[in-house]
Amino acid sequence: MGLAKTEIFTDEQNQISVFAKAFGHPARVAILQHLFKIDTCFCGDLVKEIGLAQPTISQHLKELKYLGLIKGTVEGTSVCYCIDMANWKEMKDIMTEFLGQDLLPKDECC
Amino acid sequence: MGLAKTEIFTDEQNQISVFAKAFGHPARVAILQHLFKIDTCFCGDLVKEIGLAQPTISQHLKELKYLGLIKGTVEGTSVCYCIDMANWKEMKDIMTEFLGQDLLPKDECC
DNA sequence: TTAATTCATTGCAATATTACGATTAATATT
DNA sequence: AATATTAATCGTAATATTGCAATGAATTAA
Repeated sequence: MGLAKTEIFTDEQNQISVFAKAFGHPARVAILQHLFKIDTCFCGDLVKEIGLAQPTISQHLKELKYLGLIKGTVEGTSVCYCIDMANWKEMKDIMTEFLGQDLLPKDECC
Repeated sequence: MGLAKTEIFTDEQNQISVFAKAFGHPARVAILQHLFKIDTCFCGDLVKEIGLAQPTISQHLKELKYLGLIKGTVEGTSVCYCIDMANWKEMKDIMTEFLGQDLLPKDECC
C-alpha cells in the first residue's frame, strides 16, 4: 500500500507524524540547522553546503515550505529562505508535548 | 533512488532523522502514546486499540523496538511492550535540542 | 538582444514504506 | 496429544520517497 490509513488516527497523531516526517531525512535536518545557524538567510548556498544536486535541494525546500516551517522570498535571480519562527514554535510545542510524555515513577513493567 | 545519502551528513543529523522517521507514521505515534498512557504495559491490545491488522502492528512494534524506544518481554502466549525510558530520554534530549534552536531577536530576513 | 545565473519543474529509475493474507512458532488449555 | 491463542515472519501489491539529468522560467549582466 505504501500509504498510511490516516483516517483511523486523531488529528494530533497525524500532525505529529507529518512534522516528524519532515525531519525524517538528514538533508532536511541539515537545511534547517543551517538556516538557524546563519541569521541572514541564504539559499543557493544550501546546494554547496549540503552537497546534493540542486533539484534535490529544491525538492526538500519545497516540502519544508509546504509545511510552513520555512519561507522563501525572491531576490533578483536568487531565492532567500529562512525559518518561519511562528510556525516553527507551533510545531515545536506539539512535538515537545509528545516527547515530554512521562511515566509514573514505578512503570516499565518489562 | 529512494535512499538517503547518509554518508554526506553528520552522525547527529542522521540520528535525528532516524528518530524522526520513527514518529513519521501515525500508527507509531499512537502506539507510543498508548504505551505511555497505560502504566501497566499491554500488547495485543494495541491491535484492537489502533485498528490495523496484527502483522502491521507487529511490524511497527519491530521498528520501535529496533530503535530501542520500546522493549518487549514474552509473557505466556502474549508479549508485553513498554517504553524504554532510558533510551526515550536520550532520544528526547537529542530531539529537544534540535527543536529548541533559536534565532537571534532580529532574524527572519524574508 | 544575447548570454549568464539561479532556481523550479518534469520525468524517470532505484529503493523504501505501508498494509495485510497466509503461514509459522511458541506457549496454554483441554 | 489435540486444540486454541498470541504474535512473529513471509510474500506480495500498492504507493511514497529519494536523487538527478534535462529542461524551463525569470531575472540580471553584457
